[in-house]
Amino acid sequence: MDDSVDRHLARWKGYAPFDERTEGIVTRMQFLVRQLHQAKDRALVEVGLQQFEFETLHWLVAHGGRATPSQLAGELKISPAGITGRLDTLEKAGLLRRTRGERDRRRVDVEISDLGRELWTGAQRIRGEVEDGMVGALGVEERDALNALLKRMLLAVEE
Amino acid sequence: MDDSVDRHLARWKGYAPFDERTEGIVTRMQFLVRQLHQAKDRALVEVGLQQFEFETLHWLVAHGGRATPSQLAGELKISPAGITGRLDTLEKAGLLRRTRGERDRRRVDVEISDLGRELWTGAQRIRGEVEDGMVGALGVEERDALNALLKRMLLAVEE
DNA sequence: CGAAAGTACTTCGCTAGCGAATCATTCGTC
DNA sequence: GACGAATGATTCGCTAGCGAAGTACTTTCG
Repeated sequence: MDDSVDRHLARWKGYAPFDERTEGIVTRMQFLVRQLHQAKDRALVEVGLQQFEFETLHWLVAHGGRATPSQLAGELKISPAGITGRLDTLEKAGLLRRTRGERDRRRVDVEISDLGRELWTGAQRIRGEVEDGMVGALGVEERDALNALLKRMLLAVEE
Repeated sequence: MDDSVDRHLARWKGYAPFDERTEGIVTRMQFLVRQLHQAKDRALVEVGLQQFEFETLHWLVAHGGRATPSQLAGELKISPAGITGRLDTLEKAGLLRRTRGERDRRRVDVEISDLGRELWTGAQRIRGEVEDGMVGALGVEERDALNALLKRMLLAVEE
């Protein structure tokens, strides 16, 4: 049984020299991540959140509900400018609050609101289902094997 | 040895219930794809191409150097509007030509130019190196195993 | 044959994010 | 204690892409 990447690779044969194994891995990961994004986007419409809004709230909850913009930028791997933009829209939507730091007035304190936490909770369930649908194709020991392989690559890249 | 995702998961424990295996797989794939994008972007600067320009040329070459906008939109999974925008900039840069179809004048024929093919060739080499750097962390049989696991998930998602 | 439906692409208005520059504040050093 | 460097966040101008509407052409069918 062929997947879309097999078909892609088959069409490629002869046109250019490349390692089919490598190309398969890379392309499949790209497709899966893209599928995940799209499926989650669709699912999140139900709770009225967008992917990037959820992602921000998610990390905020992971930090106990509060953090600084730089922390978020670092962990979400987006630019400082990008964070300001995100926080602007999230704050306008009432999902979080921003307050100037007392001790160090350069700092800004970002805190999730009750509404934000509520929507996050609903979204978390839905997103979990989407991820399960994808990973559910594998048995438990296969998931461990996959995780180990991915981790090896990630460690290599992160030095 | 922990990677960034291990650290992420550890911090999460207790804050919300989720499957660590699933989250690990999903997050690692996302990180790897992101790393790949960034590394390729950096590498492509050398030949003066951007990620999206290369991607378009790449598929064009895979189709024998010519295709229609709709074909490209379908295969690259971007919107019709997005394709028009891409082709605009690529055409302006002299990397391809667009000509109205003779027989069916609704159609547009997209054809890669000599310059486009030349730049693609240079870029292909560099991108291959980046991918190898990531996948090179694994042995040959491990790559096969990884491909098999990813394919299973992709097939499940693609129905 | 001619109107209606379908197809292929483009235009338009909008959004999230980036990099570089800027502003405000704090730290370090003499 | 004052001045220059460093730090944290924001503003600005720009880019790629999206969805919806529009345009130009072709096919279908009464």
